[in-house]
Amino acid sequence: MALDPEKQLDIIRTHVAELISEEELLYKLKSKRRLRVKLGIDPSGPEIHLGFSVVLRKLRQFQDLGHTAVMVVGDFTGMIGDPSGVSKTRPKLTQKQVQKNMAKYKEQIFRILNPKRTEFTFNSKWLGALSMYEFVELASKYTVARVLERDDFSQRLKDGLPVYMHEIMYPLCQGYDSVAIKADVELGGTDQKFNLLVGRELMRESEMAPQVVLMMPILEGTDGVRKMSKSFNNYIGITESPKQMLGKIMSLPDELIVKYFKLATDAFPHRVEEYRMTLDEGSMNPRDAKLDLAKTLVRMYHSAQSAQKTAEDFQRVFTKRELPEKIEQYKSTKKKNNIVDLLVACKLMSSRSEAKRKIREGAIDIDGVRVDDIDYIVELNQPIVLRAGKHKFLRISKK
RNA sequence: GGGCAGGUACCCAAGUGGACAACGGGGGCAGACUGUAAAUCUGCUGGCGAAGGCCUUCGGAGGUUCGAAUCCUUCCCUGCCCA
Repeated sequence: MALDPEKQLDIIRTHVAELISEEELLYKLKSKRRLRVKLGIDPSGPEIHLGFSVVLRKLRQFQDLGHTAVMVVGDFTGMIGDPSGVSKTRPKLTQKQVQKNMAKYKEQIFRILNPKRTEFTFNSKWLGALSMYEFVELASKYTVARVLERDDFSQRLKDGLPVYMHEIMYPLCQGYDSVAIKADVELGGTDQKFNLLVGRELMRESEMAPQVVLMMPILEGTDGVRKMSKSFNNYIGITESPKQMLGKIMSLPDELIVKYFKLATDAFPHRVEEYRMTLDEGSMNPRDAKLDLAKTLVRMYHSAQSAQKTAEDFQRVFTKRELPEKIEQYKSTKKKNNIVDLLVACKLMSSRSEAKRKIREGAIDIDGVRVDDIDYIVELNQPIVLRAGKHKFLRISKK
C-alpha cells in the first residue's frame, strides 16, 4: 500500500467513463485496507476479448495498487443470461462444463490479472442456497417499474419482444453478489450501470457501505459500431493467433485507433495524445498508426518478435501485394484438376457453386494470373500458388 | 381461460395460391479504388449442373390442389387486449 490515496485515485480515474463516487472511493482508499474489487464474469464462453480486457486491465491497476480482485463467476446467473442486448435465455451449464470453462478462463485471465491477488468465487454458492422465502424477500426490495426502466427491457417491451420473469431477477442477483462478497468497488462497462447501482442499494439495505461503482467506456468491436461481444461476433480474442489479431485490428475503422490505444493498450497517455493529434491534423497515415496499434497488442498478448514478424508479413501481403512468407500446403492426388473441384477439395471454397461464383468475380488466381474460366484445368507439373481473394493462399502440389 | 395479431434464408423484414430460391436492409464475401484488410463505389450471397434445368428451404406434422411460403386441420412458440 505504498501510494497515498490521492495518487491512487489519480491512477484509478484514468480513462474511466463514470465513477460513483470519487469521494466514496477516496474515503475507502484512505482506510488503508485492501479493497475488494468485484468483477462478474460469465462462465459460458471462456474466451476473453479486447472489450472485456478494458475492464480487466482496470482491475489489474487496482491489484498493482495493492487491492484484491474478486472474480464472481456467474454460474448461477449464467443460466439466466444477462438480459442486456439481444442475448437469449442460455442453456443451463452443468457443473462439469463450468469447471472446464473456468480452467480455460483462468489461463487467459492471468495474462492480465495478477493471480496472487485474485479470488475466485461462484455465485451459485450463495444464490443457489437462498430459500424461497429469502428469494421473495430479495425480490421485495425492487419494484417492477424500476427494473423495467432499464433501456433494454423497455425497448423490448416497446418492440413487443418477450421479457421473462427470470430476466428481471438478473439485476437483483448480481446486486446480491456484492452483498455476499462484501464488495468495496465493482467494475463494469457503462452498459452495466443499472445492475451496478442495484448492488449499491442492496448493500445499503443490508447496512453495509455501498460499493463504489466504476464504469469503463464500451469498446466497439470490429464492425466499429456495436459493443465488442461474442454474440455480435465482432470481437478480437486475446488468445487469437498473431496473424488473426493483427488482421482484425488492421480492418478496424480508422476512427477507433485512438480509443483502442487508450483502452486496450499500455501506451503512455502522452503517446496516445500524440497519435490523436497527428491523426487529427492528417500528418500521420492512419494505416501506420493502426499498424502500431496492432503491433502493440500482438506484443502484449504474444511477443515482440511475433508482432514484428506478423507486421512484416502483413506489409508484404497487403501493402506490397506479395506472397506471404509461409504458405500452407495442399497435396493433390491428381495431376490434372478442374479448378472448381480443386478449390473445393482444398477447402478454399465450401461448395462448387461458391467456387464458380468466386471465379466469375475474379477472386481466384494461380501464380498471380487470374483464372476466369470455370472449366480451367490446373496442371501440377510443378507446385503452384492458388489464391482466393486477398488473403487466402495455398501452395498446391502433386502428391 | 377467452379474443386478436404474428412465427419467412446468418439477422431484421416484404410476400398472402402459379411470374418465389423468395423484394429491401444489415452482416458476410469478392472486385475496383486507395498511403490501409479504413472510407467510398460495384457485384455476389441455398445446393447440383457447362447450360436449359433440377433438387432442398418460408415454426412442426398432416391435408386440399395440376401447383402452396401463401388455403384447411392440428400441434408448438411469441406479442397485445380481456379475465
